[in-house]
Amino acid sequence: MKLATWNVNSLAVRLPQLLDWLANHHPDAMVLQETKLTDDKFPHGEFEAAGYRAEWFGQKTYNGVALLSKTAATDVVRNIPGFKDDLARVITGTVDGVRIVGGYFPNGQAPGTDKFDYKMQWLRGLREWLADELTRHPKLVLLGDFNIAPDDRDVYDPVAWAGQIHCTDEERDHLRKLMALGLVDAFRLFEQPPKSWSWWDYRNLAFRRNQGLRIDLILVSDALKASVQACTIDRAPRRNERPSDHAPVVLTLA
DNA sequence: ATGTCACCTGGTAGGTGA
Repeated sequence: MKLATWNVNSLAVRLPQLLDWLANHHPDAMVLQETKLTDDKFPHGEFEAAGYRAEWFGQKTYNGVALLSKTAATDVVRNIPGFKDDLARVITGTVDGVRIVGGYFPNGQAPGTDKFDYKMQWLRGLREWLADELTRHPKLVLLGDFNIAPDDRDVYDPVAWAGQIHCTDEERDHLRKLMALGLVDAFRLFEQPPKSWSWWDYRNLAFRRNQGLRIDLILVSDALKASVQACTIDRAPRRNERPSDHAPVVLTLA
């Protein structure tokens, strides 16, 4: 089983690239972030023509998530039960016996801002719900744009980024607590090339200089850990003519 | 480098978020 996540930064703009990627990589399921589409504009017909069922949850201008799968997802949930949120950030469904939680975690802007406080509240809400969800669905994958770089080796310039958004102790502490529920960073189950990033700022020629962060993560539950065969970042779409600022991340399960 | 992109409102640019 192959799973993938991609922050497409506008599905309206990236749909042709996404359809191309699906045709080349044929994941069994894929989650998307930053679709930036209201639900009436979601291009489900294009996905159906490509062999994918879709569940989607969007809003105007910002955020928006989706779950694509070859077989229909069941028990679909939108956002975090028990956490009131006006923004469309999470979509969850069961595909082929695996509980798939696709998330677009808040960016958080900067420590000390209201957006940072919201990020902390959101992370707490996610953790409280996931603790229950894992008891109901031991085979669970949490994947998406976490907007947190787990470790200094996930940051191109850890000195410059120390204490900055995506790299604060508070964010990393929340990530550790999430993982303490029984989730492991699939990418780090394998030896990886140094300087492996999943996001490069559009500014500053960051991709050309390979100045990025690894903030798009795939966490797998303990019950699935032994079946993880590979986890890779596909940089190729970042070289497209009009790329997303994020690259897809792919998980292969036995 | 302060180097971009996407989307909105409301125009023929400016603001916001990332």
